[in-house]
Amino acid sequence: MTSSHTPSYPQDSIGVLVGLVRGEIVRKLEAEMQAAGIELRFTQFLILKRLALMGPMSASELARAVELDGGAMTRQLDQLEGKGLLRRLPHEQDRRALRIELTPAGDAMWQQMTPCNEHVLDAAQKALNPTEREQLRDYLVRVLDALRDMN
Amino acid sequence: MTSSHTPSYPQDSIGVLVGLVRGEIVRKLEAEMQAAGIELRFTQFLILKRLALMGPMSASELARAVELDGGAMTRQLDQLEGKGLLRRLPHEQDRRALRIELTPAGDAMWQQMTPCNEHVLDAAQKALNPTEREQLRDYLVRVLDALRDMN
DNA sequence: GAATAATATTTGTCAAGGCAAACATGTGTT
DNA sequence: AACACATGTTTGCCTTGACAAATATTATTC
Repeated sequence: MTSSHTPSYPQDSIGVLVGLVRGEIVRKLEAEMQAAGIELRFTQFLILKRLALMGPMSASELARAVELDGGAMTRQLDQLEGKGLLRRLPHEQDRRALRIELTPAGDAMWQQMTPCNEHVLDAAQKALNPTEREQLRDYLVRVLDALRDMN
Repeated sequence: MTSSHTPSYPQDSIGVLVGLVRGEIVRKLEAEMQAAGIELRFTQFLILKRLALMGPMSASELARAVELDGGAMTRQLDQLEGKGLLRRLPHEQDRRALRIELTPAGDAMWQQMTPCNEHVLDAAQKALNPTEREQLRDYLVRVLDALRDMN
């Protein structure tokens, strides 16, 4: 073959770059968790993180928050409930909905995952100083808003 | 429920932001293509783009370029070959490998897709001036390198 | 130069996610 | 109140992609 590894992105679009960064973050975070003895996929990490940081919410709110299909969310909740990490309770104001909340075991799991999350994010931003980190966040938010405004 | 849409990311990590941007790019590009009468998924777009810009290459080179599993690549090539967009030819130097190349129909398809691609990328960067676009690219490359160096 | 290891492609199997249908409940209109 | 319509959850179906095994060929080692 011509070359050996992945030295690409000399003139890749930001679309490609964003995809590569996203993929690398997912892989590294899953590797960190596995190394810590945590058997969870990236999606499940996102769900637990959301619940830990934002508190109980309905399944559909959770699905929108992590950009997951409603059906897929049902199955993820099945798994996480099966592992004892969260509970499905009836929603007080809406009898259609559920109140998804972390169990103590789920809280403890989040405590274990926190260092993995921070480790990956710190590594990702290692080559950026605080000003640059803030700029990157700002640019990403502006790109996201621009895309969502696209019609 | 509490709020209505997707006004999130006030304090989301760059990991979450990158994921949101990536998802939005995929959705918008697929919508653009569909509106142009092109029945292709994002992955197939990436494969054709790669072949159009970099010329013929082996299936495994292609798989590495678009970060796709080898088995998945085989099936994508089946589909794209079935649509007459590319050909599998024997590789001159390596009898294990294939030489994947676009057909004239594949070239024509790329010509049709180009405006979709540019439209989405322009929209994404609409709120960034040229200097900021260059900075964003630079930051993303540095983040990607930092993640890959992580051990 | 034979044996061993590495790589390219294909196929089978499985998990995950999107879409649509079904059903329950909530919201709004008249 | 009755109606239509929207939303929340679940389930079935299908596609996609990762992983592993099988086979063919190339590269490396002794």
